[in-house]
Amino acid sequence: MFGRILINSRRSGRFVHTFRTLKCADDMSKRKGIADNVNSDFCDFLTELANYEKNVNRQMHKYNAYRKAASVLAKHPTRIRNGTEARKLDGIGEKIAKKIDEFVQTGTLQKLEKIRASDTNQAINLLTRVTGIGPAAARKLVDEGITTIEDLRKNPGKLNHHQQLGLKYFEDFEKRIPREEMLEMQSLIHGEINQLDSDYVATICGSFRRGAASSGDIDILLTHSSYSSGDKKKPELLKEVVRHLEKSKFVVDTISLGDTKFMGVCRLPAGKSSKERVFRRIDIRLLPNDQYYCGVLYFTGSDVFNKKMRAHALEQGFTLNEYTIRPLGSTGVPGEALPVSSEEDIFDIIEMKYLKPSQRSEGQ
DNA sequence: GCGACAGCGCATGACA
DNA sequence: TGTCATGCGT
DNA sequence: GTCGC
Repeated sequence: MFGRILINSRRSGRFVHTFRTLKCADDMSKRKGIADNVNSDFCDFLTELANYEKNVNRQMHKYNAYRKAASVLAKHPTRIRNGTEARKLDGIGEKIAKKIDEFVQTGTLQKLEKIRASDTNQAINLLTRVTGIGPAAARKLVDEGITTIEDLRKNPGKLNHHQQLGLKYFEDFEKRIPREEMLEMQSLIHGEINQLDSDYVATICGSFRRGAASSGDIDILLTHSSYSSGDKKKPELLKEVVRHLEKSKFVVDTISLGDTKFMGVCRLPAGKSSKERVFRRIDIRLLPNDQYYCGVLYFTGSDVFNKKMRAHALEQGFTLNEYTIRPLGSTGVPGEALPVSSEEDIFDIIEMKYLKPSQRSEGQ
């Protein structure tokens, strides 16, 4: 869930279309008109630097720092004129301020031009867009002379199962899912699961639940009335659902499957014009029923909202995470998890006014 | 100047 | 065979 | 790379 709001790039190389998506689709409804980003050229080069740090240098913290800077600029209502002005924003320090000055004066960055000039960097950035291929695998492949998607297709033996599926669905996985289609999948999923066993509860979270016009994938939280956190593992609860969705031809491939988390591929049946639908990434997580609503809250986001809510919880003397909400003793040691049977319960406990998912896009 | 920047499930491979 | 570290995505 | 201690 993290990193889907500010800059909606779940995977590195995706930022180009990622940034647009963020503004147009996910957050169009937001009062802060991100739709008219007057600093988009700065955001673009910062995002490019972010991906470079992540994919080529494996410097995740620099990647996040650059993304934070891009995000704060994207939200800034007025045009930034120089580094000094930028320097005032949270997340922009001396180095980035200097880069903004250089960009304003020359229209580009020397550092960026050099990065772009390297074929190795280009190749690593490309391969990294295949899900399952991270910075390490991308570098290894490039070292072996594999630098294009075509090369990957010629050498499937060099890829593990996850990566092979990433390659198989490379184009489809970069496509956004229109809300209309999310709703179709929601009906199908609820129908199938209810038919299997009506004691299951399933919620599609992520930006979809907040009302987004489009989504990057389908993220389902699942629980069952018979399954609580005190119980021992129930490895069949999740597998049963996955098998059922496979039998109904909705789930078509499995990236990974354990006792509590499924990652895979799905596709709706062919549409009206008998035209084939796009393959989509789908995740299903099984949670104990007593931890379900903390999970739903957490995976609904947004990230910014979650941070603010956790901070508020702390002020009220509670610690909130994706599993539980617990009171903090005078020593600061968390106590037992409090009983929760709805999202509202959690808001109540920390004396926070309830916010519908659609109101959680930026916190408060 | 220096550490934090989240923590975790699953796949895979190194190693005992 | 079991345990641990790493990569990856989240 | 930035922030906060």
